[in-house]
Amino acid sequence: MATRTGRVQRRAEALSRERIVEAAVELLDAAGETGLTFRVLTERLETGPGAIYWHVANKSELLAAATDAVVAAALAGESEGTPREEIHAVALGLSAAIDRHPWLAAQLLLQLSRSPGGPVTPRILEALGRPVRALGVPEEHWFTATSVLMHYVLGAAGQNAANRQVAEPAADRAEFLAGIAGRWAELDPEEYSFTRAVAGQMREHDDREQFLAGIDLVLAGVGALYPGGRA
Amino acid sequence: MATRTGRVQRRAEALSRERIVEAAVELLDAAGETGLTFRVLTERLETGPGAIYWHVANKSELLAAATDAVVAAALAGESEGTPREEIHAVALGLSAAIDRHPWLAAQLLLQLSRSPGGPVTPRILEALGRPVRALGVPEEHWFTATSVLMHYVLGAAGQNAANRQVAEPAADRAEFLAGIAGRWAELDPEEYSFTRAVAGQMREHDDREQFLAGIDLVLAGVGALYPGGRA
DNA sequence: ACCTGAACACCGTTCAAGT
DNA sequence: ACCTGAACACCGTTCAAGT
Repeated sequence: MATRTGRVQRRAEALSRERIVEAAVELLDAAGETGLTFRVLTERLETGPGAIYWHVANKSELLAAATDAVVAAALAGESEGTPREEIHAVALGLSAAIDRHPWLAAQLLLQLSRSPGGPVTPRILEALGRPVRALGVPEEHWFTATSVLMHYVLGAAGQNAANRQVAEPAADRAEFLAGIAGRWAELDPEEYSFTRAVAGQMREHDDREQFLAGIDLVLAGVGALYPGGRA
Repeated sequence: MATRTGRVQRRAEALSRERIVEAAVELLDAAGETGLTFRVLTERLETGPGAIYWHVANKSELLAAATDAVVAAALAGESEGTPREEIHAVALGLSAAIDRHPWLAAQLLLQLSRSPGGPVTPRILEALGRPVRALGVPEEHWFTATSVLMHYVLGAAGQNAANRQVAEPAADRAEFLAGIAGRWAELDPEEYSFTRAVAGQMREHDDREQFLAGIDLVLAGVGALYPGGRA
């Protein structure tokens, strides 16, 4: 929206990787993934493409850096409480970041499933894994439990954000979800009996409540498999 | 590899949406996402771009169609057994498809989190949801349980495929995983105590076993929350 | 109804040249 | 060491024109 606001940049300031990543995040926020272009970035930072390439290897590295910066900020807060509360807090924090930066979900999923060696996987693993460890899960199962949480949290948060994205106002959102539910209800009754049955819940469900219910389902599994824990 | 094999196409055959999607899948398989180009597609099908645009709205629709075609094929088999066995079978089927078509994971995650109205979501929802229903879960929790399974299965399968992709031979793969584990082991001991502890499991873990363990964790949660069921 | 293919607007990236 | 900016190779998409 406020695309032109603050266009008068601190142009005297030296170019740096930090400033470039910051500008990239702003462009992504304002216009989505297609909005980040070296031409636009070049205008915004009042330089030429060569200057940007001096600080950043290529566009994919720039996207990775933008993703990492936003995730790091989202996970920065110290949280306290029971392990379950902490996991909820991390999940809601990531979900909120995805809401604020609609391009984030796709980048996050792509990065996790394409370059698992990057810095973003350990960040999220650590944030969710600490409370999992505090739950009393035996060490050999830490990875499994945390992986399930991580994939669910990112997948579900991304989907919720996408639903919210298509139609900003709550009224349109209801209409949008009703549209999907309606299409599902028209599927072949035999081939899609489950999806049809679930279409109603799709329309009425409360995002936040559903989201946390999924987490609690995983935690219930943890509690059932490792009853010695403090879940 | 066999990029040039079978280049002599049935050129007399009429162009159709089906043939275009088929060719797109072949190009994606051979050269990844960057390998699918309207120029290359045009050569392969011996036409001009206009001809393709007559059958397909744009590239994003073409990618969606290719994704849906591959997923439909992967889920085609009728499966029988206990609900748990069925869920394992669907998950392994999707995982195998992602292995055969390395571009699939990213497309799937993008499509689920960007255009939830598409045909691919109901397909996967149905395949996983039917056995969930058979588990005896109360209807109001079908959606939650199936969502958790879906996001985990796609996320984990995508990550496994990515790990396998980087280094085809098993020996290189071990090296690759050891590389990630090694980098994790070098992270700050305080800030990343969990990730460091888990780095070892990362190196040694068996993909398939870990993958199914995650599913069983979710099913344990289902069994714990809805003890009346037949899990 | 279906296809041709030149043309358009745009993209990421490079690199010789400057300071 | 850091930046300039023209140039390169390539991309998705359009559209008047053909059959």
